[in-house]
Amino acid sequence: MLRMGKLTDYGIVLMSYLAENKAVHHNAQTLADAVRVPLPTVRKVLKSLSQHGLLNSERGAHGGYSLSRTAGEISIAEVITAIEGPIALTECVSVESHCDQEVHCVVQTNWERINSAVFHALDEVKLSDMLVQKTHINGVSPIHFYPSVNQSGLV
Amino acid sequence: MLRMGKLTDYGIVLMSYLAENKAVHHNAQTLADAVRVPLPTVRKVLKSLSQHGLLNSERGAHGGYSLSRTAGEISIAEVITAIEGPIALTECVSVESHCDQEVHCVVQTNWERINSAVFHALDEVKLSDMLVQKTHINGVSPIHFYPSVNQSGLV
DNA sequence: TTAATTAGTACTATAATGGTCTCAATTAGG
DNA sequence: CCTAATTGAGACCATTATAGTACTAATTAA
Repeated sequence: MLRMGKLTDYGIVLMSYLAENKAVHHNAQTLADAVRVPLPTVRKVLKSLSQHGLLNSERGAHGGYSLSRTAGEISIAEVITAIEGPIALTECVSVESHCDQEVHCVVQTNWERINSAVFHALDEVKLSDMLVQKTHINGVSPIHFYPSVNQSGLV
Repeated sequence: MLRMGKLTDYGIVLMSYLAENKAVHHNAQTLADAVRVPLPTVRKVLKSLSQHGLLNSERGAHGGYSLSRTAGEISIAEVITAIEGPIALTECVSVESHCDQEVHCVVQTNWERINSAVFHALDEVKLSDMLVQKTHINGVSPIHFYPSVNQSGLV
């Protein structure tokens, strides 16, 4: 199966959480509690997300994070790219390919086709799509629905 | 980036090769030479492919492999599934999910949406699409165009 | 019966990932 | 101006997953 890292999963869960509570700033500690992932790990993910412009961050006391755009303007492809790097299924298509046989490889051009298909599929799914149908069940508050927190990532 | 294993890459290259030379049987040794991947590794890949019905295999002397269907009837999604297992980006969507918070997780339903988008994208690309524009360059025989053989798989 | 070939299984080394830690930079507030 | 709170950056290690290999059994043609 196609693998996606755990960190990327955390990233999407975090982004989803921020999309729901977009009013205020959230610091790393708060987010870690909400999402039930260890603080240092959450920090790492948040760092990637803000470095790639998906989150606004404010340092210092009372600092924290917030979405840089609306949930409808952020695609899953962007989140994945922020954490895992450019979407490419094989090394030979990526920017830093060092495949020996690159010059001879004609399959390469067709790989790009596959990658672009996958990218577009992921780019059409927006963060806002991850929030629909989020209802309270049996009176349990929504915070209990986070995170998805997978054992191992797959694609 | 989304990771795909090297073996899966080999698999697609092998399938492409067989699609081009569909007339005869090819044994593992021949394929290993053509694709320039170590024999034991090629064996492993071929085994997966035939186990999942993408290849017909014949044992014994003069045995070998051939495509079970035409190149237009085999999708990239099938090849990936044969080698990596069912296409799923996260564990929680896969069959054997053991995520503790599965019951509470609402994001899950939306993950399925993402996975299905990716799956359909990959399912629309057929093996035959990997063969187009395969031309001899400077008189070099086509065998030199194999394989793509990536250093490390990505998605 | 022998040689050729695939099927199955198990093992090992390497690489990638997840997760953690420490220190520097920034900012609000007293 | 000093302190506390908070993000930014980078290094580090342990665990895991993958790739790759090897060995044995099963099958078939000659």
